[in-house]
Amino acid sequence: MAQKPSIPKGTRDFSPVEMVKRNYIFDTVKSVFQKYGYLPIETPAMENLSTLLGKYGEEGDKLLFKILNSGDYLKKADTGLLAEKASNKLITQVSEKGLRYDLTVPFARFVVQHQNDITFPFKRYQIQPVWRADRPQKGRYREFFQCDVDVVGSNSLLNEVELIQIVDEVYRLLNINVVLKLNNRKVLSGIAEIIGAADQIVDITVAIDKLDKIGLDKVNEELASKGLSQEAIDTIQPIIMLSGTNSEKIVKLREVLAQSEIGLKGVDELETVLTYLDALNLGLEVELDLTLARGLNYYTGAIFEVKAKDVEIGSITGGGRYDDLTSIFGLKDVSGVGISFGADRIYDVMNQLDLYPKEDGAKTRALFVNFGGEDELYALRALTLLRKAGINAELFPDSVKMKKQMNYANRKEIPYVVLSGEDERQAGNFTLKNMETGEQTKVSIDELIKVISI
RNA sequence: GUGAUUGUAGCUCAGUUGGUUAGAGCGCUGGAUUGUGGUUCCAGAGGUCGCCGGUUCGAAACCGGUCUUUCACCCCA
Repeated sequence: MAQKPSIPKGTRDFSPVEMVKRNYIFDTVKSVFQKYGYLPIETPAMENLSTLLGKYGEEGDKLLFKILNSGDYLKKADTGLLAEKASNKLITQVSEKGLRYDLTVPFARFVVQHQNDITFPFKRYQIQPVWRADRPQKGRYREFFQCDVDVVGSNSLLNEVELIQIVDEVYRLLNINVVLKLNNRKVLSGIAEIIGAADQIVDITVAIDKLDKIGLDKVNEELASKGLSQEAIDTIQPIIMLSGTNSEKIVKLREVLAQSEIGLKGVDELETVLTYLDALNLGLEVELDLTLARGLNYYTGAIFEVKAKDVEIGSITGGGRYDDLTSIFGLKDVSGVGISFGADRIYDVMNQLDLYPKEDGAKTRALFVNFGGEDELYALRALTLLRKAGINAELFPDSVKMKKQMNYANRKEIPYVVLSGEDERQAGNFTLKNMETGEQTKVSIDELIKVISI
């Protein structure tokens, strides 16, 4: 036998059964997005490398899939760099396109490019695959779908609140128990400011995040080893130990950040969003979490992350506010907020918990057995009428043994089989077989439609 | 990028210290049953043991490389 074909690492095929499930997720998400006034757009799978590079930090650049230029792509490459095997420097000479890494940056590019046709605030959603050259592992693929909702051109915190409402509604419809973690980049900046270590905010959040695992002393040790002064560590003790309800946390934060203008601004924003959410009585659990930093370096305000409570899989939704993303492409003062639902992780969670509804409208309701000859046309006419009545039905394409045709119906879990051979054709009726009970009756075309459509 | 791990029939997996012709279950094809599926019984097809190279009289098994799977770190959806 020939060598079996395969697909690239970290990619997957989806069977019909899987696609029905995936479409259920996409349809649910889409319906909620539209309910809140968001409209769809699509952008190309590939973008110019200049659009992509530098937007996701150093790590992100490494994870970009680059596309080789067409034709003799080495022709223009610098021979010196080739000899040195300096891959990083060569890239811009042999590649000018890359696969999109997320949907937010292409969206920012879209907004800038079409700014004259867009009415602000611009609310759009986008459901498309993205690609990352990561090492695959649990819940991590090299090709996966994101479902993004963003609004640009509005500074209002109502947008943050609305996005959280969307999160609440989507996961309620999908029946997944989640907790939404909320933070604000300004608060993190404020913390860094009061201890005079603006560039160490990542080290600090990473250390604080370990509190549960290694305890307070070890956390402080780690902070010291990162070069923080004892004074700085003392200053942020209340933040490391931050606990209690969200409003208690707000009070403490405000005390600690009293000297930081930007920090206080962040606290105000958090408080406003939380107050609105309280008033809305969402079912969603919202938790203020200072350790939530998120790697993408374009966030400037609110940061969100959603985790499933019943499955260990990392975050299934994430996002935040970005004030300057469009200015990178030349359009100033257009702030945006957005979140991204990770369809593939949601799919994994739903599979593990078996949360799919039992009834699905995609399945075939009835199969006509093919008897060949004139009977074929007799069946085809009836089949057409069933379809006109909105019933999913099919006629077996080959006039093969009935055993095989019945087996096909069985495997596809088709609930009704219609026998329309010579006897039925002469009599002008149909034999309807219920595959579950095995019961068989002779019926007219009208009765056929009536029974099957129930 | 670092460290592990996996690959044998369409699928799920056995395969002894390296030894003749590599097995099972499910699935598939045919028959028992020429217009009746799921159950049963009988028969059959299907494998360069991921790929390349090495060690050996002899390799599915040992060694090296490579691709792939899964997982942790990093990072993230």
